[in-house]
Amino acid sequence: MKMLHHPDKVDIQLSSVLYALSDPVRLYIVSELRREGEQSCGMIDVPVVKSTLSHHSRTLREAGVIHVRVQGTQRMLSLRTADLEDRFPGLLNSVLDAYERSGERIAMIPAEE
Amino acid sequence: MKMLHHPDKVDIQLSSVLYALSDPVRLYIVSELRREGEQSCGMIDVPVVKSTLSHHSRTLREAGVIHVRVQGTQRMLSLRTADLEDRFPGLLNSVLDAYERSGERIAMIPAEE
DNA sequence: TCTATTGTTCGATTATATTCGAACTTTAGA
DNA sequence: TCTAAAGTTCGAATATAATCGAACAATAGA
Repeated sequence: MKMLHHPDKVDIQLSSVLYALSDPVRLYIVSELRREGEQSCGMIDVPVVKSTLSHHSRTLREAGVIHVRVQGTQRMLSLRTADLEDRFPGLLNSVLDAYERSGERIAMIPAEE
Repeated sequence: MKMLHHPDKVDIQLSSVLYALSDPVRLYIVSELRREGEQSCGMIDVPVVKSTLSHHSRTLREAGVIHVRVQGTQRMLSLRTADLEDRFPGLLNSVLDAYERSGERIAMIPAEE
């Protein structure tokens, strides 16, 4: 089974986290994870094909924003809430609160998959 | 005199702000502006040449993070603290607090200018 | 008016990102 | 053992960004 790399908490870089959160699709994914808790890739409704979603998931994981757990054929994604709160107190919540209040949304043009 | 465009407060996009803040050089500039208040480009000591600094300044301005005021031959940069606080409460401070506490720094290799 | 200062713009180069579709891998379950 | 489901990886196309140096513009001050 493939080993998924997650950075140690102390190695999480602020600029990488901000970069990971600066994409509308990834911001949406992260906000869904906060609202709904752990989700598989397939449960997240984004207007991109599977391979693109996989890429975004990897970007978030490598930046230290999410944790990915393998369960059968699924990958369960969850926010690294505690690690992020510990390293950058208040950051994630202020970003996601801002996101939800701002009404900024991804263009939900369905991907013809 | 050149007209500098600043987005209206309500048009400031979260993803653009996060993107603007995701570059180490720009993060440094912004943290200096919070520490020292309004600064001209020349007062900000970053390891890039003038034209590159000008580019970063423009990125921050167009994202709505900073305001640029023309004073003689200088451009005075300042944070749009109130606008950002109004639109994304807590965000800027949590980012900059995180930056200062994390010890993340730009590589200060002096630009051979 | 001339010159130095301060910064912008432009063009080129190099590096990264985003996205898709196709092929592949892994696992669950019939 | 086969097949379907769920993702990943790869290759290619396109787009965006970061950086520099050179040329330019605007202003202050001698």
